[in-house]
Amino acid sequence: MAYWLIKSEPDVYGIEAMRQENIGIWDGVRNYQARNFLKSMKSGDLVFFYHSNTKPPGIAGLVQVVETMVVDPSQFEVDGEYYDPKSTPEYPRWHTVKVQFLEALPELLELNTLREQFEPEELLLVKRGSRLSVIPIADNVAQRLFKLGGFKHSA
DNA sequence: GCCAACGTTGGC
DNA sequence: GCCAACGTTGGC
Repeated sequence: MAYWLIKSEPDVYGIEAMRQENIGIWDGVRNYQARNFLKSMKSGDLVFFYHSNTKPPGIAGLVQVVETMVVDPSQFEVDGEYYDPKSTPEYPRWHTVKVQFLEALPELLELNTLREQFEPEELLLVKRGSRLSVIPIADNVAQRLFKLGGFKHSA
């Protein structure tokens, strides 16, 4: 099993929206590096849910991959924000995953705390200027995050 | 609101 | 294939 971190703006789709939906499709990723990480996710992988572009930013909860290699439907929505004219149903360019809500942290694990605890080499998230929205997390870093955040889940 | 860090686009 | 211009992300 692998660990990941995904970023979302809470004003658009936050951990509470995730809780309400229970299972959500992670659509709208239009960056090839992020997509390639999405494509390599496996069912059962645990994913830290990060709130970006908010004050303060930080890890807000935990979700789990329940379905992989899902064709992102938003690439076919002509009037939608994520329409990709180069995609066809036969040759979709964008695959993603479905994730299930596991838990929301009572207290945000803030980015400035993460900066204190991790080197950029350990956790790409704390590297200045890091814009990647899907990030792999090493096992030992995941364990430390579980502890730091006081997650109920751990593995 | 600023701006650093990148990713993408498009002319050549 | 290069690279300048442009657009976006996202912390501060």
